[in-house]
Amino acid sequence: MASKTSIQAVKGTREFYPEEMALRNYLYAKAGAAGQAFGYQEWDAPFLETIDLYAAKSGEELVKEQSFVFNDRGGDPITLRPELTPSLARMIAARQGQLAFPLRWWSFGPFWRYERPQKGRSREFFQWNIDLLGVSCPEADGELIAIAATFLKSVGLTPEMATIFVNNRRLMDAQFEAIRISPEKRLEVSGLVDRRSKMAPDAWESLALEKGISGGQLAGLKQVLGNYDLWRECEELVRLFKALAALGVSEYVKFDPNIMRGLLYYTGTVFEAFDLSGSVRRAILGGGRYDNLLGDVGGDPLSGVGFAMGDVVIGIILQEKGLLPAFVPSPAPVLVTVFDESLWMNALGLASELRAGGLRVLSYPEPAKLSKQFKFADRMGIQVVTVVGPDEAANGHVTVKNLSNGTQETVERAETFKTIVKILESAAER
RNA sequence: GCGGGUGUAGCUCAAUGGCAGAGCGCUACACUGUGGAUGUAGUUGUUGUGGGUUCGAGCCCCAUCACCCGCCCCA
Repeated sequence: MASKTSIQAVKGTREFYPEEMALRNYLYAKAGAAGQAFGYQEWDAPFLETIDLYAAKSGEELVKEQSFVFNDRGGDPITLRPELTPSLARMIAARQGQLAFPLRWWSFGPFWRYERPQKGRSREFFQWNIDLLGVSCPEADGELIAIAATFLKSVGLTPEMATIFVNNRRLMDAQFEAIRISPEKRLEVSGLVDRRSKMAPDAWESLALEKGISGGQLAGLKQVLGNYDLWRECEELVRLFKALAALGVSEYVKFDPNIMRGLLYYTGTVFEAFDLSGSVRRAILGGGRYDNLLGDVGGDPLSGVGFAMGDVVIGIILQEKGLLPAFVPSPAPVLVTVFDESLWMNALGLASELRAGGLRVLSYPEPAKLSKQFKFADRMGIQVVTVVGPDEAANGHVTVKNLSNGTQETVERAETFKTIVKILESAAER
């Protein structure tokens, strides 16, 4: 479509009109609440970093292909952060001796990745990151999964709608070894496992054979990937599921040997949440346990567990399921109308009196026909409208109308505040 | 980087190569001191952009841009 302006928004960015902003703030609030319920502290890192920070640790593609890099005016290369973990590692290493471990930190902010925008993926997105650092037991993994489940529940997603699938890298390594897949081949096999759910079974099997997996190994692999009781052979997972039961979130969590996760740094528990009932096939959130967080930034070994959730996928899912609260643009519950030019200052004064009492009050910015002002109030989701016309002004009165039921009363000006509060309270009760 | 699809009114979408339309919205009025309902009237276009074919192009062809869907990767 021809746009009115010739300047378009940058590809892959989203514009946040008040409705979208309300959704973003809603996700921020729910993510924050889930972490805070478990005693996590909010933190953040710079949005601009040097490319060197990522060169060491992150996946190759993420740095070389998917980062926004540019030179600043001094000629130094700057990267818009594509992920948070390297910044976390640097900040921890810098104060490793002073921080009180275990550390529980959460963050919610913007990230940039230069990739093709599509459903659930944009180039500029917001991501919730949450980590527990300095302990390495499976019960700690359980805490993070419980936080994820708490969040899913708090936004109205039931276990039927959203499930957290869990696996363990060490368990899978042992299984791969048992079917004689060499250590050098395991990365490739992990990728193969990742793709299995996206492919037709036949196509996947021929791809596996192409990649040099023997027929016997393929049979063994299929057996492993189909064994949903495999977790019983892994002490870490047995303990994890015991902890999840104690934390009361078992219904949200399932073992699945097909969950691998591409990132190299995961060493133990890995997990991903999916909505199996909707149209989005992407993970809502994903995370796991990593060792040696600080290895590349020069700190002492530190183990941690954490996960990340982007705002795009969860936003689509909540929208599709009608789980978003009514994000009506209601900037204030009260509108003070301006009857005509001679009563304009009267209206400004009334609005000011009501604000002094603590009400959020919008006053119509200029005199206009009352029907226009009422229509505006209706469209803005305003609950109460006041009118001071010549009659009210002459008697020191104010007419207060309740837009939700259409009733109105005329009261002494001094009683206006109380009358409005009563209407708002009775509306809140329902 | 690769493959597929779509661009028509503010929005959602119609229109055999032959006068560019509907619904919703918006504005006005009914209702000169009152929104949401209803009725009446009115309003809305460089058919993404640039070329080509044709007597004639929204429709066919080429290019280009934007967006969408998938692959890769991943939140």
